[in-house]
Amino acid sequence: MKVSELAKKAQVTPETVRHYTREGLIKAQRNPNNGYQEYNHEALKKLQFIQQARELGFSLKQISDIFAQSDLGDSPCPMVRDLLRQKVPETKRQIAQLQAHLHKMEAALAAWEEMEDGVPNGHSICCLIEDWQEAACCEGDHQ
Amino acid sequence: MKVSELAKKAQVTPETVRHYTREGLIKAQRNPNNGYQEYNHEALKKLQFIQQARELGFSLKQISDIFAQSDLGDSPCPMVRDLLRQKVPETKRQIAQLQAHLHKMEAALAAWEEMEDGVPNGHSICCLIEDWQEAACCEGDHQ
DNA sequence: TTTGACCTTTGTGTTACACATAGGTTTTAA
DNA sequence: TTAAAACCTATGTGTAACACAAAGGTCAAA
Repeated sequence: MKVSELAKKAQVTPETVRHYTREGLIKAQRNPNNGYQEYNHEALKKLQFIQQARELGFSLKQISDIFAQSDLGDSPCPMVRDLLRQKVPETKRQIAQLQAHLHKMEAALAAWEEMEDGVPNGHSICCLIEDWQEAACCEGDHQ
Repeated sequence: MKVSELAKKAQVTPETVRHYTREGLIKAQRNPNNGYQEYNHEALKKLQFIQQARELGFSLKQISDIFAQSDLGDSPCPMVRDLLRQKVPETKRQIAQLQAHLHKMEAALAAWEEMEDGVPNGHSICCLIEDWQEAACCEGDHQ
């Protein structure tokens, strides 16, 4: 398989394939006639693995470490398990934070529905963000 | 105020203050005697605004646009409102995705609790990620 | 006066690619 | 058959939001 062919099969861009190849995550053989990269089925499997792992939030470095471990003949499972154990609470925090922001944004939008736009007046840049947590927003500041 | 003083008041690093200054998000006066940056109260307000906006997921570029609008004498509120309207569904998608990943990770961790670590065998790199969605994990693959 | 804590600018590193450039190769269609 | 389209190569740059290091000037306290 050539770059684009592999890329298409894995639903990524050729650039991504080249990137992973450069980083040593997937391997290729050189076609001596033209210098093109040739990928085999294993490269496709690895590429799919990378996609899965990336979706879970693993970095290329971590994935690379997993491969290295695997190449040494050791099971990467314990390592992945540890990484997941770290990632679970981290993900929970992220979700909580995003939800907090979402609530803030929705509350703000709802409040502003029935309110005119404030005009900046020197000490106010934008009521929508500025006095955010202080509930009162724009009031007494516009016009 | 000098860099570190401002930074401390806004709970950011001096490097962040310098960065925003370089990018033109906050302004400073030069002390002609020593070339130091001097910040005033407005810079602190702006910095706090930036923090709020960043927390909501706005980019520095967007924040910069908000300031520009404000500097023109126009209310940035409509712009911010539009940005928020775009951001709400985006944030919802992010939350949904993170939750999906979280579920996957927790399910995997639970399953692996009672399972030995798989050993890579040529066509299997890591059962924890590889056959992910196929429920059966490692089974028949290890040892 | 010296030392430590501050300040300056400039440049590099981070992450995971995307994109542009310049040029060689292969395929396809006229 | 040939010319264009579509592909490949390598290299370098850009992205976002800083962090950090280097090299050197400044300032306050002991």
